[in-house]
Amino acid sequence: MHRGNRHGRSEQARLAVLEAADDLLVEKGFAALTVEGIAQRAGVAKQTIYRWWPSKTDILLEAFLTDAAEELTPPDTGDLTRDLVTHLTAISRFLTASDAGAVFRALAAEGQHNPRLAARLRAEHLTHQRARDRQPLERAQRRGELPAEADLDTLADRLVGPLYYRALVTGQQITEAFVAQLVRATLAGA
Amino acid sequence: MHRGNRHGRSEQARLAVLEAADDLLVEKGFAALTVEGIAQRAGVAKQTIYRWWPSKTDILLEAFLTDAAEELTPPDTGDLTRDLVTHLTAISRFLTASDAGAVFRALAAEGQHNPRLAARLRAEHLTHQRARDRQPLERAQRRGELPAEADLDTLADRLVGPLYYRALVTGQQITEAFVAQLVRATLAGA
Amino acid sequence: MHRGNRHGRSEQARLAVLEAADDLLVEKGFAALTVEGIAQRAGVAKQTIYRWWPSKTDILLEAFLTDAAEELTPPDTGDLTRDLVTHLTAISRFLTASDAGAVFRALAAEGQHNPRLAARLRAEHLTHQRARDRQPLERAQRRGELPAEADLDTLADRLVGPLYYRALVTGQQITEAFVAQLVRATLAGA
Amino acid sequence: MHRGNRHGRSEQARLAVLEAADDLLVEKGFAALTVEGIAQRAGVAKQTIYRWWPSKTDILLEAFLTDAAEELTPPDTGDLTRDLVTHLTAISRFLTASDAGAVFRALAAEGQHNPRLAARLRAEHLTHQRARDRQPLERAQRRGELPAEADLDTLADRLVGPLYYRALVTGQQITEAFVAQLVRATLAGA
DNA sequence: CGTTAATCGAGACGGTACGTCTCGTCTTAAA
DNA sequence: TTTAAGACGAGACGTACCGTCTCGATTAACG
Repeated sequence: MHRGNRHGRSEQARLAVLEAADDLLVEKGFAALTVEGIAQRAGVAKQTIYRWWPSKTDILLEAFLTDAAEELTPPDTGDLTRDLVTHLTAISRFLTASDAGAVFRALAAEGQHNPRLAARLRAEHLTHQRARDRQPLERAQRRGELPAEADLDTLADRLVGPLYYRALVTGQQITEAFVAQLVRATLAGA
Repeated sequence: MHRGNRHGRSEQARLAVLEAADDLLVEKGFAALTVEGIAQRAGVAKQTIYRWWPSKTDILLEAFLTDAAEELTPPDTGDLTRDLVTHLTAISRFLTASDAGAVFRALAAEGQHNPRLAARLRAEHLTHQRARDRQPLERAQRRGELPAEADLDTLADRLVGPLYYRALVTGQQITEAFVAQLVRATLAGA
Repeated sequence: MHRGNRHGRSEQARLAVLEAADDLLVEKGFAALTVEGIAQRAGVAKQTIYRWWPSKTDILLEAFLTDAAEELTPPDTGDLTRDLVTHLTAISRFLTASDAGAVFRALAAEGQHNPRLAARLRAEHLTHQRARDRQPLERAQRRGELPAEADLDTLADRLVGPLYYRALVTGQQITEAFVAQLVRATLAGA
Repeated sequence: MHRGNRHGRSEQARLAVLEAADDLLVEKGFAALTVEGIAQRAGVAKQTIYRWWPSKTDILLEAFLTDAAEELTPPDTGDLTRDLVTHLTAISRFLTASDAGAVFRALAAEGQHNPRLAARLRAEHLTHQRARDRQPLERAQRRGELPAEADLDTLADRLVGPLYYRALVTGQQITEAFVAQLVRATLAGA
């Protein structure tokens, strides 16, 4: 087990910090998330945090990327509609009902005030997530279910955009019926 | 004109605070927006601010509602597609390129951490805006251009959701082509 | 009673700080005297301390000057030898056995590292104390007990210097016999 | 030349530390004298310092004892007055104008807060220095210039005490005239 | 002549206190 | 009664050093 020394940072401290940040965000909310609080909860010195992370949002981002790296991968049953409904439902649950989603919302919110964070969130998460969101569409296009000239990027945005809008902006519930209608109508207009 | 005296609050002070908050947000960003800074810029005592507003986000919300109350009303040319393209383009410009949009993004971001603010933003702005967003669809439905059984709420979310998603989450540009395709395909799938 | 407001600082807070600093120095020693500790003991915010005192030594100096302003005034019995013995004995007790003397020793020590503090200690205490130390000599000179041409400054230094030397440097005890011999021999060599 | 190995400490590192401590004290003052700074300046690891010295004042004390061991030995011309004037002048220069004196003042100051350091300073320096201060007096006593019953300890304190008092406490200049008068009057009152 | 044990430079660690910043509360005198 | 002014208690900020620790490299007496 590593401890702090010349050969690198303490993995133990790193994980304790990430977990503490995650827990505190979920328990107390973003406003109560302080570097001092994270340090205390993680049993770590403040300086250790500042040595490795520029700010508390960078901690959150790393925690989010570590935890949520493999989530939200769409299924592949061969049935485009079913795969999309399943995937969009998973995205909705993630955004509105999961701890990781709470961290994501906090990061997206801070990204409005912090372009550097927004850029990292895009480069290290959203790009990959958008690629995953396209997967069912690409497979359908290859199967001939979608026309070859369909603009999959736009299509993907039309599918997930309304979910993020409801989850992050209006706060409306995302019902099964809404998702079903969204998928059906969007594919009808592809 | 009222000044600080026994006859009630100073309208002059109120406007100075709202304008100072607005200006500081646009100039320095949300992180640099402090009650002390607003008070100093407005030439007003901190206590005057605390007497009338519970927090700095309430100032911003009031400033936003005062300034932007009448913006983003869709046109009525009788041509649904044209009206929607015009309206969605206006929303995009508002979100990505206007001072009022910057305030809105800040409020939406803080709303992620602050349910009370989120509720006020929804009750005092988003509800009205969503009603405005539905207007072209309602008129078209009345004209018979949209089926009587069309779910206009869902339709509106499918139109504006992708715009908010790009503006607030992914940061992708919202091009004329994107808006045109969004309107065309969404109406096709209605 | 004053509290913090536009019309001046809080006398209550000022006195609490001075007393806390004094007490902590005597109880825990200079090394354990921290601004944070003073603030906590005094029930005062750190910022209130930094608003009014540049450093913890300035607090100590003010506490010392407030407390010890009237101490160490030599008696006037008309008997030079007796007055000097009494006065030098009082100085010795002050330096080695009093709380105020502990504060003085701490200030004198810090003055070695801090010229600004040393200058203030000289200007606001030592100058006055040296004047008091000369009083018995001046009276004796007026009475004709000391030659008119005697250099009283040098004489005073020769009387008190050995006391400070023993108290601050060598740590040797200052006995009654030492004081008596010091006074007798010094007057003999005047 | 020794280096770090099982058979003993590195003399090279020891000297580098002592010199770095000395230099930093003179250059930056006691407040800026940190173990980290000494380690960096000496090109030595912090642990190497903590392995051999309990604190930074112990480093200073060792540096002082190493450098200044043989200074301040009074001359022996056979003329008591001349020897004393020469010796007291050397002490004054040491205290007020030499690098070693700066280190001594720092150690004496810290000794006010640190009894263990004060004890070591007395045992390892002041005792020896006081013995040297007595030498001219002892020789004079043997020569019959001073009465056999003269208390040489008190006499020595009456000679050097005023110098330390001026140098460490009041900051007054120690002039040739002051030294001359001090020696003449003290011997007159012996 | 390789083994081995102590020291070395390096630097991460858990801590404490620093001096600064902003919060939201309060008290006052003037208008 | 409200205002501008500004001191107050509170507490987080990010930094500097503290003294401890672990590491791999170095070195010289011992086996």
